[in-house]
Amino acid sequence: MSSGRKSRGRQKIEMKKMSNESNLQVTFSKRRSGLFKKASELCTLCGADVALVVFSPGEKVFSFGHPDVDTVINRYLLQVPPQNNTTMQFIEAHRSANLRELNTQLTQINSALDIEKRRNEELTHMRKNAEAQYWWACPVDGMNRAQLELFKKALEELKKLIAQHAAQGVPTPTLPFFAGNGSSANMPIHHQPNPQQSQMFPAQFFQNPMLQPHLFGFNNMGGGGYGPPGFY
Amino acid sequence: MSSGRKSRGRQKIEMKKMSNESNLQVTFSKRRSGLFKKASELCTLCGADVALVVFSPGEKVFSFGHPDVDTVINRYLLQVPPQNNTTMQFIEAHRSANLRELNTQLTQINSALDIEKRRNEELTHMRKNAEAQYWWACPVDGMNRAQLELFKKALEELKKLIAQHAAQGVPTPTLPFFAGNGSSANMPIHHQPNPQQSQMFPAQFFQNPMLQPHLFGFNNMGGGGYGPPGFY
DNA sequence: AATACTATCGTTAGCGC
DNA sequence: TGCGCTAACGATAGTAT
Repeated sequence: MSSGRKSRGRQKIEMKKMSNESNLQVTFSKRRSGLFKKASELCTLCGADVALVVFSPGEKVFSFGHPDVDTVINRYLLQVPPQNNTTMQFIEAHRSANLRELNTQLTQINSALDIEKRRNEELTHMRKNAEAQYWWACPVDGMNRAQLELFKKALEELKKLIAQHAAQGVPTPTLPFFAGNGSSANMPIHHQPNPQQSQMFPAQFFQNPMLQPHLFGFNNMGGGGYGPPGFY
Repeated sequence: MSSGRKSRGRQKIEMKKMSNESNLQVTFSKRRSGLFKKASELCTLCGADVALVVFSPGEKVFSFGHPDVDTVINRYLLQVPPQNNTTMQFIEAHRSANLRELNTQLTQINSALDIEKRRNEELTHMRKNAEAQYWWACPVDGMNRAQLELFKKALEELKKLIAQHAAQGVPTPTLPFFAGNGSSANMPIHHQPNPQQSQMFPAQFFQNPMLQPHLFGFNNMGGGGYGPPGFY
């Protein structure tokens, strides 16, 4: 009951990065939770599968997924891009997250690493050797300026080609959605009926907002289950 | 111009899976676009990084990401500060066999493996190249019969060429840079000596070749790192 | 399926604690 | 950080095109 109004209420804000740091933090919190809520509502209302990962400006991670983040991400990775081998393996590991499996893989990978390292040493050694032995074969000043220029251009050309090739990892997608991004629609693959949709989720949501920066890829609150606050 | 109200406006809806299929489709569309908008706003307002993947009930995929989906997903999956002492961590992992720990180790080792593999490829490539180009520079008594034969032919070839050049009164040889291939699209890196061709030696032989191992330290080719999408 | 309209509902900016 | 408040703002269910 003080004199003036308590607040001017919500005011419109410009759509650009907020300058005030502390304000930004608050807004981030609110909007993040709103975003997660909307995501979960989309799941329950429409039976959609969703994965949502957010990195705060402070590099904390927040995630939401239905049925769970990893499942959805896997589905996405399987049908969207040609992925890196090791990454795929890692993702596989994630999917089948199981202690024994992981341990086995760890062992295998570690020995592979060892072998690679040894081979690397060998190669490095050989290279050094070769350099030492054939230093005379490449007089430094051998090339004239024009030749050096040519060679440089050639290398740049090569680089471009490689870069192009690498950039082609994004094949069909691209209905530009909002600035700087793409959205993609792809053909259906076999449908795996979702297990329980948690009707309880929305209710729990408010009591247990997904505010816990989670540490890892397992789990997460998909399908209604998520770790207790302050789990870590 | 009709008689009654045009609409009762928005009404509250129950938070459960919508029964009416066509209604569900419409709602999915609207809410999805709203969700994506919110996500993008979170990015622009707060500078957050976001990955959002949605599978429609019809199994279509829609995604949004800032900077892009793969980057964020990878960060999510590999969310570990890259450490170096993999062996130590491996031992540590074994000692405290624990799912989370192991997964962390897996992640780190996987990235390490990746890096090692790439370096390996590089080195192997360099080695092959060096060998291919400078096999003739090996000590003669280290060659087998075939190599000696080749070497002999090579020397004869060289002699001829030198004689030619001398006859032409060319003091400083100025052969076309990528002589022997004719195509400048073929990088010297890919050059492989072919005894069947008249060009016995790499063109660079006359041009003071830059030893391949040095190529990689040559110049600053555009600087910026590139990589296949979602590589690290 | 996408677009337009609009009454209503839900979200949130700005404050204070 | 999070929580409560309020009023303004934005999203959207229902409807029609």
